Amino acid sequence: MRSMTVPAGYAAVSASERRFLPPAVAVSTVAFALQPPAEARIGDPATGESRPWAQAAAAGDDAVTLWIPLVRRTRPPFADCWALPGGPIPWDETLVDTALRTLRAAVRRAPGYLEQLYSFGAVERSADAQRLVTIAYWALYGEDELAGAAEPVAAMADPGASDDPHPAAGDPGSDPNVAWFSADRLPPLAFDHAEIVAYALSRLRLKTEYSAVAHRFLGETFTLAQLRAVTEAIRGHAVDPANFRRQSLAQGYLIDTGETQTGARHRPARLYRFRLRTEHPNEGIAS
Amino acid sequence: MRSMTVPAGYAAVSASERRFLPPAVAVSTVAFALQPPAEARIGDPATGESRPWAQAAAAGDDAVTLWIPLVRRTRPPFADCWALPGGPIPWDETLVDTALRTLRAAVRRAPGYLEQLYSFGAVERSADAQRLVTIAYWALYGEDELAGAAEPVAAMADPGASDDPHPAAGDPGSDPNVAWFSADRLPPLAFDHAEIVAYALSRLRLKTEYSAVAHRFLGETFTLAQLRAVTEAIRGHAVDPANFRRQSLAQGYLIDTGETQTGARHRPARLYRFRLRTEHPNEGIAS
DNA sequence: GCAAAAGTGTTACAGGTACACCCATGC
DNA sequence: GCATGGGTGTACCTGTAACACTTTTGC
Repeated sequence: MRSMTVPAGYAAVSASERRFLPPAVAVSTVAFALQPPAEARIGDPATGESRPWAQAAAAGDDAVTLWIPLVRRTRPPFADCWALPGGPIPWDETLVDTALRTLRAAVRRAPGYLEQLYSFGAVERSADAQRLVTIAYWALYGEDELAGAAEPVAAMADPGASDDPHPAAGDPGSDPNVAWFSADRLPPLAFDHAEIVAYALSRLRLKTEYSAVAHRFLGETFTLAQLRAVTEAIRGHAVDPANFRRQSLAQGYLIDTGETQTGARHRPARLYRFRLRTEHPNEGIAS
Repeated sequence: MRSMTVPAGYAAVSASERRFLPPAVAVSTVAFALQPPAEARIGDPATGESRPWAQAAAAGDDAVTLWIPLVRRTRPPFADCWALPGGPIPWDETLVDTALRTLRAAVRRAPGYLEQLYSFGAVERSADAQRLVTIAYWALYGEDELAGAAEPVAAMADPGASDDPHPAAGDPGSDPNVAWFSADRLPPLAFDHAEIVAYALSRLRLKTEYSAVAHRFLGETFTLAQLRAVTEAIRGHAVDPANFRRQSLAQGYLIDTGETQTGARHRPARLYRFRLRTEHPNEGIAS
């Protein structure tokens, strides 16, 4: 069992001359999902250890907490510390493509949504090391994105945290350096990634207030009860089913598929599909 | 008269090996004001020429359009092109401090508000040159900020656009390389700064919908008519005075100073002061 | 007095909330 | 039948838009 030491931080880097290098730029992504994928490992926030998740509930659809994938760093600074998926920006790749590539390398799936969050570049982040500017993104994984098999590792770019690439080791599905954590029970994070996660969480909640993002956690078709459960999980309080129905339908973004969901011991619920619409410029995955 | 040539762009840079350097990071700021400062130069969007602004209306308070300060680049790429105030990030300076310093170097005043906007890093920005990532800020100058005398140039950092510093020349108040332009009549801009300005404008309008930023264009005390005029200028449509009064006062952010504004040929208007409140984290000038 | 803008009152409407009630299914 | 959640109807509350009206100044 790997012991979880105090983060080594920048003090471990004996390269004070790095202070005079230009700032390094990296992309980091906070990804949210209602459930880790089937083959994923889950992390223990106390020990920092990760183990495979023997998924018990197969059809259970209890949307309760949010999960976030993290990557364990293998090099200083912050070696052995968990960090957000990300990495440096190659010269021929857009910011959003870097976020996508590094996220896919860690989760081995493409997210259902991706949007720029904020850029962090405080000075204290880099007391002794090279200055690091982090452009943070946030992403969502829906049921559909997590349902299929994981992508092969192949010649994929490394999921290494932030600015410190390392070769991805291990066979698909059991990389001990990638694990999912419950959003409210995270281990100590490298750099200022804890601050980034907190900011992403507040933005996610804010966004569900005036925008329609809850559906992205679900599959292509869903019942209004499922959509409401997701909304309640994010907002943190109960929502009146009757009013939620009317307001959701009045928005015009939900399309009745005509199909219904059977099997439950009550009246079958109608299945809806979300209507594709053009996103705001500089937002969404097509940024 | 300096002729306005087609932007030289990156083609003028014969350094294709720059492609393999790490991305450069710069901060650029879109600053808004209702009026250029008294000693400022105004720019002609057609010729690119700037000339001192003999301010005619002294007490005129007609809030009609928004003004933006720009800096003329003196070096390639985009030499002779106008660009947003900004510059590279020193290793010991936070992002917001870099934005503040470069903005003060150009406007020679501190803004009344400053907030991060978005980070731009598309690949096509840097076809032949070094990759450039721009972290954009937007700022507001109120009456008070622009009222006093300009700060001395001193040992101030250079206002040079984006990633290409150059020594600031000229005496205070007549630097021909800094000029204010009307926000809807801008000259061709360097890099993708036109896109950044457009995004900043849309965010400014959006922000006045659900937030209180209009007051930052004004001095410490103001009448409701002034605040309404600013709101109308930003929103682009008329607002009912009676309803605006009630809604503004109901917010609880306005404090009646007890004083009134005399001199106009109608009933004197009460003067209000804006109530200081804690801003959202990662927003505002104290980011 | 007259014009102009400050400031108040009132009504109508739209959207959200709360909650009573009916409907359709599994057991 | 009965429990359970899907789905509908409706009264109430609140914030906003529209606009008539009064008040107070300068000329």
